[in-house]
Order: sequence, then structure tokens, then C-alpha cells
Amino acid sequence: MNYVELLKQNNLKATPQRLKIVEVLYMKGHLNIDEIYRVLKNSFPSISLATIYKNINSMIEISFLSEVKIPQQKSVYELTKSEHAHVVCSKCNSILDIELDTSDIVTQASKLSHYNLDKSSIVFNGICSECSSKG
Amino acid sequence: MNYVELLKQNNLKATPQRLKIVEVLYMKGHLNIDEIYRVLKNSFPSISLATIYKNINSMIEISFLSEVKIPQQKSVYELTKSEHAHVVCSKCNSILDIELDTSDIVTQASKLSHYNLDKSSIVFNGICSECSSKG
DNA sequence: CTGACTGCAAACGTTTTGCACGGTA
DNA sequence: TACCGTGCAAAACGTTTGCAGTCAG
Repeated sequence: MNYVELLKQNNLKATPQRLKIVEVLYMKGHLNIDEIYRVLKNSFPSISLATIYKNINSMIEISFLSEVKIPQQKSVYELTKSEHAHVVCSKCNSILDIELDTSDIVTQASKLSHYNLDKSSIVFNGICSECSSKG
Repeated sequence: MNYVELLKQNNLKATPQRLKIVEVLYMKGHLNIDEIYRVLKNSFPSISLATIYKNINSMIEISFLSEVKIPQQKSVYELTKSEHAHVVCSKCNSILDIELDTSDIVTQASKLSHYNLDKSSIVFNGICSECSSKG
């Protein structure tokens, strides 16, 4: 997968700052704005928060990134993939992507609501195995 | 169900403003901060947004209200009920509560994640029947 | 070379805080 | 009566905007 080309196809220039955001999200999976800012500062000490916001927003606009809203927490951002659910640890806040077969609940929801559904956003909360074993 | 007593049990006084917020959420189901403010202004023309915020927050703290985070929209607030999913119309923004049997996906999610899950937050997006028929 | 991007500072919108007054219990 | 809650104004946040200089294509 070539990020540079994908950005250019959407009329976004492949600047070092932008590519770093993509790289960081690719490696870490999910980060909130502050976390992205802090990491980018390592590579670009004079980077501005405004640049982070502008880039996040422009890449969301082309559906290259997605915002994930999590109950009682700040939103995090991720590279857009096929639809999937998230599992969040209530202790350490680690976030995991999982691919669920949602056909059953989508059918249920359609019948109950009579809405024509096309998207679902599913977040589970719980304790990860690491935090469980630590007591 | 007696709201006044429930509030008192949690050391919150049953002020007219607070009771109105509860009443409005009971009747309308889901409202965001601005909507609550606008409605409350009818009954209390001099009410302050700060009062709305303080009350929403104090009632969330005692789990009397819940915040519902919806992708690409402002959060809305509702009276806390038993766990349920939400269906949101992407055209008119109407929100519906639905009770799903989530045991299957919770099982899936537990197996895939190895997290000890205790809560799920599910929001579907789609078009409601009214908006569908209107084209 | 040109338009898009960066970084700074200022503006903006939202939420929180401090305080004097008023109302609930 | 003792506090808690209200409403106002100010402060604190988080995010967006405008602009001059810089860089990618």
C-alpha cells in the first residue's frame, strides 16, 4: 500500500508532517489529537497543533482517516479500514480492532427500527487480559 | 418512578430547573446541550447555560443521565435505562432506542479480544422510514 | 513556478469556574 | 438556618482561521 500515491490521488500533498501522522497511526493503531501532537513533536519540534488539526481533518474528509468516538473518552483516530468494532480496556485504555459478524444484530435492528441501515459503530468496554492478570 | 426522591437519594436537590431537564428528556428521549438550553429557556427565561452544564454533569455523575456519543454529531443526553442500542437517521437525525439481543456479538468479541467485557455501545446509522418515503 | 502546506497568532465556540444571591430541605 | 443551586461574568479549553513565508509537484 502506497500512502504517498493515495494522498496525491486526493489532491493532498505528501508532506513529511502528513506522512508522519499516517505512519504513526499505522504503527500505533489509535491515537487522540494530543498523542499525535506529542509524537510528531519528536520529528518536527516546531510543528503546530493547528497543522495536526488541519491534516487530520483533510484526511478525514477524503475518508483516509476515521474518527472513533469512545464513551467517556477523547476521540481517537485511525486509518480507515473495512468496518470493524472496537474493544476498549477501562483500565489501561488500550484499544483493539475486531471484525465481528454483525449480520444478526443488523437484521434485528432493521426489523425493530424500520430504518434502512448502512453503518454501525460498535464499542465494547471491559478489562484486557493484561490488566486482569495484574489484579 | 419518582424523580424527586431519586435525586434526593443522591444528595441532589430537586430544583425546578433540574426537574425540567429530567422531564424534557423523559418526553423527548434524546437532546443535545443546546436543545436542552433552548427548551429550558421557555420555562426559565433567565436560565444560564452554565446551569444546564452543571446539572447535566451532576446527574451524569450519579448515573441518572447518560451521554450518547454519535459519529459525526454532537453528543445527546438521555435518562439512564437498561442497556440498549441507538439508531440514528442520517437525514433528519431522529434517534431511536432499540433493545437488541447482543449475546452473540458479545461472545464473539470476548473470544476475539480476550477482554472481560461488561458494556457495549452500539449506534446504527441509516435512513428512517419517513425520510425514505419522502425520497 | 504555482498552489498547497506550515507555523504562528488571533479568533472562535464550548465548557468550566468563582462568586454573590436566592431557594430547597 | 445551612447548604446547595442559580445566574452572571470571566476564565479555561479545544479547535479553527488568517496570514506570511516555505515547500512539494
